Amino acid sequence: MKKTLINNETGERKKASVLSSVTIDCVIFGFQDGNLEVLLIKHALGIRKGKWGLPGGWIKKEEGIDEAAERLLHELTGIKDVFLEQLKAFGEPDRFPMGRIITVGYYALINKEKYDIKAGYTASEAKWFKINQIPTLIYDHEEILNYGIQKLQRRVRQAPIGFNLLPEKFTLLQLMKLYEEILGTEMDKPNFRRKFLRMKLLVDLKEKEKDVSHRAAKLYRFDDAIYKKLTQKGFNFEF
Amino acid sequence: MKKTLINNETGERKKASVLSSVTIDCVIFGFQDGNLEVLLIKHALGIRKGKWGLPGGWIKKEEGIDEAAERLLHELTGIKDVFLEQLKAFGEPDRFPMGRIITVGYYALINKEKYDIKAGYTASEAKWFKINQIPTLIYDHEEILNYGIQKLQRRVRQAPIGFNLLPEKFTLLQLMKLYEEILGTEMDKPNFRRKFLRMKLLVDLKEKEKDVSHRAAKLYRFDDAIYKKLTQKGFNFEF
DNA sequence: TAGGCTTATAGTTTTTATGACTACAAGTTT
DNA sequence: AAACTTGTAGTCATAAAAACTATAAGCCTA
Repeated sequence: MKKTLINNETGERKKASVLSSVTIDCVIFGFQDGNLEVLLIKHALGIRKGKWGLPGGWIKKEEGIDEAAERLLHELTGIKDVFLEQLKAFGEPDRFPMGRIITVGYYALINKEKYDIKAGYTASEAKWFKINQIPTLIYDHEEILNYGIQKLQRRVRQAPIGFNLLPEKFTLLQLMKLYEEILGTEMDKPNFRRKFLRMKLLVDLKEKEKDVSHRAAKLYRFDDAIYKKLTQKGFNFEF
Repeated sequence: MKKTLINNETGERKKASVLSSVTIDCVIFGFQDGNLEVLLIKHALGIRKGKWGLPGGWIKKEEGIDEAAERLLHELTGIKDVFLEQLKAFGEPDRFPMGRIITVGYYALINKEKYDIKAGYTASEAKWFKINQIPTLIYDHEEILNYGIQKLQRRVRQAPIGFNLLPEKFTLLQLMKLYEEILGTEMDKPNFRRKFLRMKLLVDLKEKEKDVSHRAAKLYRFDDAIYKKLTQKGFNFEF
């Protein structure tokens, strides 16, 4: 009976090769036109058929959990080599109606310009949702998503991870809009630029925006090498 | 063969009643005489016999993971009703030499004055270790412990959780020493007091220290109700 | 092509927090 | 009574933050 359940959930995957009581679920953030978005999947198979939920799946016996999260992300969406970090484990006894399953939540930040999301084999549809237009989700996925948003809000002020959501080249206004959206605040343009530039984290690309119907802004790039050098010297992001 | 292993690890516990591939491990912090300490357990049974490790154990099928952590903490040390929060899940495939086990790390903050630690039935000895005098630990427990210390350092600046490590009544100097020890910094007394008092989080108990060989300092108490009221109004701890 | 519109960017001013330091108060110990 | 230890108040210089003003650069439209 349990065998059937698992087959329903995983599609063709062989039961013996995965851990039976732990799964992984992933909150994938994107940013477009000033909106923070999350990628959700409509499941094609099993009991969850037709319902929206976070992309996720089972952990193989021989892989670590971070590794499993990377693999699943790739299998379900085609996304690879992105910022991916664990949230925490979720394990209420009734979180999953058909058995005692603990899930480990992850969150990813992706640059939407770079990736064209495709639905994987267990997902019939993958779609971006604005953070304030999330449909009802299966199981405790809303809780995981909300925790993910909070974690992102905290994390974005401790370390310059927000750049993972932006294109390679961006303007200071884009960066500010990103922070405004994530933190839910309004900021002052001149003050924001001074504050950010003072940290010397950005590389001035000596280039300007193109095809905009107003004065073109300078383009910048985030430099991870600079950030690492600064952190070694006792640098503090603390945005 | 696996059955034997689990029996070794859990002592008398019946295999059927617990999840087979997930455990819980707990980093228990205390503070005494200006030193941050961690409670470790020397295991009395099984393969781990005689080795120091974090207190931990198995999750029952019918309990949530937070609940399991609370129960285990109580069973192994007698501690109850304390600050307890999840760290994250640790799941490298080789972290546990005798099988594929994922563990969920927790950390607790306890007021040592209030609790007299006693070793539980699977632990032959429970002992406090200063944070810089930790012995070699079993499995990946050193990684979990280090993650716990980092988490504590981050968390203590976002929310006033440090009080859980202090007695009910404390002086500003004790509080400062606590922060100095956790964050590994030196601070200026007058500046620290101004900064902390300005937040209006502390209740002046109109009492003074007793039996000290110098001028007695005022005693304060942390008030959780005040904190909650302030956070509702958009208060920011940000120590 | 001029004037208006939008956004970029520079600068100013006021307020507030921080860090370093001085001074003195209140007790204990010798 | 003097020396010593720790507590607490206050000062001053500096730096950062917040609020605001001004101007520059480009597009759009009439």
